[in-house]
Amino acid sequence: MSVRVRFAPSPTGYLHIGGARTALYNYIFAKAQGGKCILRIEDTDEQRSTKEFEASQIDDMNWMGITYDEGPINGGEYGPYRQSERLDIYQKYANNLLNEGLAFYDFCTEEELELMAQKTKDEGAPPYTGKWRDKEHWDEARKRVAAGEKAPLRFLVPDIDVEFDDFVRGNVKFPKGTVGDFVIMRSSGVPTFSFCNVIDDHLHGISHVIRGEDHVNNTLRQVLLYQAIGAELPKFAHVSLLIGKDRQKLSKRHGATSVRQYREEGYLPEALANYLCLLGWSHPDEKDVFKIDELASVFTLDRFSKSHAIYDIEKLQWINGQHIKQMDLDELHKRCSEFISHDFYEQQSVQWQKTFLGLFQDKIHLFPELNSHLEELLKDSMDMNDDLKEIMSWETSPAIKDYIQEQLNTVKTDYVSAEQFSEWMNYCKKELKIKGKPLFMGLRGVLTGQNHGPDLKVLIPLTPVEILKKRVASL
RNA sequence: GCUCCCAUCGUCUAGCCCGGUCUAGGACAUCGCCUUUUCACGGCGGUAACAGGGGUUCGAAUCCCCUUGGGAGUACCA
Repeated sequence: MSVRVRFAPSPTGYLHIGGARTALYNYIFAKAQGGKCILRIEDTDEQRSTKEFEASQIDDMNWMGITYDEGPINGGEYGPYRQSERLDIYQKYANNLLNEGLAFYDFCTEEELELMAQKTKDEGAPPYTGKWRDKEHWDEARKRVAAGEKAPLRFLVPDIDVEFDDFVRGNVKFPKGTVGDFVIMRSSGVPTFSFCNVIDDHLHGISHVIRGEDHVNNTLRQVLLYQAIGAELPKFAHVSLLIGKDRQKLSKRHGATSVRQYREEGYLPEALANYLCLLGWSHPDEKDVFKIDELASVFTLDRFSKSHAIYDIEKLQWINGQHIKQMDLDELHKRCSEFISHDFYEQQSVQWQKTFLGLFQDKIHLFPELNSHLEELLKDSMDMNDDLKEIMSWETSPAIKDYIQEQLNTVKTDYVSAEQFSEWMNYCKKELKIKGKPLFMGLRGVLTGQNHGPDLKVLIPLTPVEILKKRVASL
């Protein structure tokens, strides 16, 4: 059987990192198995679904490098791929179930339903005990519907134990009576998630359902539904959930939870994908920096962890830094520019920009950090902090300062060349007889006001001469 | 409440299915040292875990049971 998997988001918000993670797993699994990955939009929640969220979720997935073979935009032979466009299909299946006596219209009032729910809680009674599940009331119910009354259609849950095999959880069993007759068609005529999800997975030929653990209880219902429509069960893999530092459900207060936010903060898509993939799945060679497309040959469903993973971004930042470090300069130059918010940078030559980037490439974890390094580079005044005071108190430092200031005034170009700067250093060494720490630290102090920082021989030729002059003058 | 699931360093995890090779391995974070006369990178090293209790066994992180703790679901949301 060929592998077909799907990612089925609800367009009710931005793409969540949890959703992105399951999408990622589906995508990689399809790649690894030479199968197809399908995108299906589950927009049956009329109130909350919007086209804007649909578009933004697809956009964010593409950004992360998750592509699909069939979907609402690029089509496919199993379309349509938007549930709101498949309503007649669900209706047909619902009618079949109704006619086969596997579903019934329910006219219970809200009060009655509430009472049942209460009873379930208190006494452990079966969840739905309304009279409408009994055959003798079916004719009456159908007549009322025919007469125009609205009622939800419930699936008549058979009184049997249910079990299914799961790639991460093994054999999962539910005793009979765990779920009550659940709604498959709302009184508005719109089907519910449990129902269309099953029909679509069946019709779309889905072979493996990889989704979050929060769906195991739905799977119980869905197994019953598969049996009712006479469809073969797909294979299941219920992946553990992501939780926050406080071991609570991941929410806004744990920081950024949407892919969009990471994207805007300058995280690399390959780094986010890399990190998300590692939360609950492990590389057989224990590698932790990789590109998801490299995973095709090693990705298997038996390497999922059963327990929850706490989402903690420290490692994400490290991984992001690793991916930056691995980039070649041209790519880095191209990709980071949108996160640099200084006109000065844009006004420089490509050569300058690349030198600057090369200097900081292995120091940063995130592109926006480049901005603070730029600011540091452009600072034209120096604070007399303790470090600088100490440097200036050395007897060698005033000589360096005087010499540098004098040299600076002779420079006619915008920048000191690397050669020129080397000459200055040599002069200090040979003529001023300064060497070692007093030389390097002295120069750094005089020129930058700092006692630490990147390689002076690269840094100084990157700094505009005007700024160097102002700094030295302010001493 | 009920149903289902989970439990290895602070965090992500390897090992568990097929008990001995585990004085429990890796990574992030943290600490120290080396390197770079600075910082960062890098290298080396340290601190740090099998939730608890019972079994089974010559032997258990690995198998079984209980307890405790955590999570999910329990909608005319998905």
